[in-house]
Amino acid sequence: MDGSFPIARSSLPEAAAERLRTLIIEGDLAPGARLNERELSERLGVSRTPLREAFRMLAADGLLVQLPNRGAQVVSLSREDARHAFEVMAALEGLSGELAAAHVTDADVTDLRTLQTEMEQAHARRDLPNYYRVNRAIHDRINAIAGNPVLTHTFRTLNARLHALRFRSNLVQAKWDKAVKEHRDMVEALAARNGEKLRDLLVKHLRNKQRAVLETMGEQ
Amino acid sequence: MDGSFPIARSSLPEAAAERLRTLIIEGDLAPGARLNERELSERLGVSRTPLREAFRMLAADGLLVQLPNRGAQVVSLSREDARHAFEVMAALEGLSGELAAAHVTDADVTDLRTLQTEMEQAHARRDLPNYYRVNRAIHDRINAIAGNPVLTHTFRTLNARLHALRFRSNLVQAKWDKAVKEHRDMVEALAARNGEKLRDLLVKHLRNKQRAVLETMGEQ
DNA sequence: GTCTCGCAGATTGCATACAAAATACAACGA
DNA sequence: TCGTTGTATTTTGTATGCAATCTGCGAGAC
Repeated sequence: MDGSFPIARSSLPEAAAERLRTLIIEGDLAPGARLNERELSERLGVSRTPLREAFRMLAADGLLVQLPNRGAQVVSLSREDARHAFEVMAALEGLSGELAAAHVTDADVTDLRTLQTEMEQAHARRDLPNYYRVNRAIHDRINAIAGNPVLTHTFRTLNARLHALRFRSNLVQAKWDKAVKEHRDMVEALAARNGEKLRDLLVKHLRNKQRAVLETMGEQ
Repeated sequence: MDGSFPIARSSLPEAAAERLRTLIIEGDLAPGARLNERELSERLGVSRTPLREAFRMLAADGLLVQLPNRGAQVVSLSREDARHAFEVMAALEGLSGELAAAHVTDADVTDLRTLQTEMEQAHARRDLPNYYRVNRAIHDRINAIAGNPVLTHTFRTLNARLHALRFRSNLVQAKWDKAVKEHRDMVEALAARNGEKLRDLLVKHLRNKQRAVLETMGEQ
């Protein structure tokens, strides 16, 4: 125990940013949409000052772009932008795999196997929401095992930016089956402490995701 | 020509952030220092509102930390933090090398060879300032050739954070000689379009830098 | 002597008012 | 009719004032 009880009283700008982040990712604020400060501040129930600080935070995350004297607008990612983000994320996933294999404990493996079972059950039931939930839990867990907060933060930020694309990956059955299989391989590579293997699996996994996303983006 | 003349009027918050960034990296604002809003706003000649927006930007870059009701303070990186940042940067440098090798043109190679010559001359003259300048130019150039703005931005941000450490790499002659040699190898790997080789060289190069920086950081 | 509590001063947080800039629109002229 | 220019309106940008919170210090209790 460390004896500290940090009450996470988030400030108003942080709360506003969190709310806006959700609105953007859920698509309530569409890509390219201009954000009117007065209107938004009324809708969120905060004044313009904290709202503007929230804008700065989201702009740093790449969810908004701010033009001088012309306010903020929701970022509108081109196909190229998405590709660039995926390229970087693939490199980060690879690192994550190597580090995770180096740091993983037996307890971690046990937990991951449990999650893997849950995932396969969700897959068998064709329970998409739970599949996504567990899927994310597994990836988060691997990232946590890697034990590099800078890596985790960077990855999360890029991921959030891509989610702003609001792609609904058209989960064809074949792809789904394949993804589940890939996850099983990951957990086993981790159990075997095979960093190289895990790296490759994660990079390949992400590349599949990239392909799926870019497909839904169409041409542009 | 595109006929546009975009006057890059940066806003007051941006200008303030830029100024603060310099003050932090140059060490005028020491790690851990608390930033008094009123005092700083007077020194910078702006009011507290744009200053606070600048704080948000720098906090997003990891140069400041903001505590609710307790203002901002210059980040104070632990040895661990630095190690984490370097780990991520190494992965990004590796990616940068692979991409650069895939995209490099003959003109790029010519330019890089020129820079390499400049660097070796600065090295021969023991002209440290110019050595650093050209060194940086070479790395920037490779990064630019990689052609991934997300990568460039992410790398730059992490790099700035490390610069806040204000390490003065104790450039021993042997290490300096080695670094120059490594650069020559990089340019040649790039000329040969050997992505794998360039990746390894860049990762190793960065690892050397990491070692040097962590040495100057002492124990903690 | 040390610890705790409470108060005064200082500092941050937020809202609002005013200034500056951009946008929309109408009137004018080619 | 189309383009341009001037003006009204909207919107963003910045400064400032007040409220909330924190910090430092001294008085009192043990």
